[in-house]
Amino acid sequence: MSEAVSSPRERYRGQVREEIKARCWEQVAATGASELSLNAIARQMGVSGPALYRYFRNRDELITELVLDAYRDLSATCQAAARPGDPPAVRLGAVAAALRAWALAAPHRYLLIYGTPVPGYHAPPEATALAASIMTLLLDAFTEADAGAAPAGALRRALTFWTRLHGVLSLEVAGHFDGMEFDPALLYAAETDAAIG
Amino acid sequence: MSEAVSSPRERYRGQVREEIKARCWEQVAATGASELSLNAIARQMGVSGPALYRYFRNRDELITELVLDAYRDLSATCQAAARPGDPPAVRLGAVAAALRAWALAAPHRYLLIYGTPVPGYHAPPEATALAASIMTLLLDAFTEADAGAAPAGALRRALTFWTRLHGVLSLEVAGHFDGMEFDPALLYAAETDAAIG
DNA sequence: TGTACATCAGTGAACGCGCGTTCACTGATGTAC
DNA sequence: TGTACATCAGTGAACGCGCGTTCACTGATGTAC
Repeated sequence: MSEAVSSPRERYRGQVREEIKARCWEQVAATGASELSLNAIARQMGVSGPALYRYFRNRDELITELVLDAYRDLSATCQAAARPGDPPAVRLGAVAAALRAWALAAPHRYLLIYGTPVPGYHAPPEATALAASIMTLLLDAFTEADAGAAPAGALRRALTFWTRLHGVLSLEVAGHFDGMEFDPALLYAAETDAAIG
Repeated sequence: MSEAVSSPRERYRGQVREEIKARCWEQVAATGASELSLNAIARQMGVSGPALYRYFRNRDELITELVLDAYRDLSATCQAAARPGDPPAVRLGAVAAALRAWALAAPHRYLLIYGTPVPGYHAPPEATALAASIMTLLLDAFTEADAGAAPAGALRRALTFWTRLHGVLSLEVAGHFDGMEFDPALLYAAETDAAIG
């Protein structure tokens, strides 16, 4: 703790770490997380493979970092959408819209979190905590909306909100609506409204 | 067409093909489809790697076969659940229950179809047709239930039915409810009832 | 029923490939006096 | 301001590994006469 908060070297390290992660997201976007290859990333950065080991202990740690970044970003996005002054229904609508935008902006990022688990990989506790923080956000809104009702009701409604949005989003993002003649945005909006009640 | 429907050799081929696929399902259950390795399958069968090429042109064809089998099985399961004599609401309830049982019996089989797409793999037309046949099953039930209403309404309700069930199932199967204190079966049942309306 | 022949399942060696990871190194960057 | 030293980012060679796939083969199974 006696050293500077951010020496030049540390700043440099931070930048390189960020660039590595940025390249990873490109690769994840192209092929999904289970195909993530350190050597491919290094190649793309014009650097030798072993160089990456200066910045991440191994492949698992890199993936963990990506997962955490995704959770942090999603959590922050949702928190920002739910503005404290707004009534609960408005907040929930805003969160739903923000969630969809976030998912469509980077489908594989969404799938990295909520899709098929990466084989052999287990999310760290912080990821679970971040997921819980989003759930709490929903729970608070429904609790406020249902003032007086049973708390179990708010939990049920928050869960339902989540599963319904995810149901539409995950199928859309995975391409299961392709070729079907309807607009997923409308279905999503309808489900959002229904879940808010 | 002048040869026997099933010569001894053909019967044998069929059996081996089935055994290969059975082993594949074991591996898929253990690690997911993107990790499927021909050599590992061969090893597990006590046979050399190249031997499998007698039965499948390559890895892609094997995966296609697995995907098709999964679709066929799910489609047949749903058709069987929806007994023609029953009123539409009963048929839909039965389909929902059958779907959940089918998914939980082999989570990775469900995810192979409805989860994150396998990178670089594209489902064949027959798979799409089978998926459509399940959709038709739902559509028919809702059309019958909504006799007189707008047909667009039935489509909307069928889609909603599907996305809501998938929302609960996919999160459950991927382990996203782990550690949360509630029973996914109850949530699923509630969503089924709500979607049948 | 026996023999000659064709089919074809499975083998083992080999191919090129890319992977994650380690290691001893070199050269540039930053630090202390 | 200049020098001596420590830190550390990045290199290139090497490791062992498993993968999908091809190929020429051998030996068993089935077919035709």
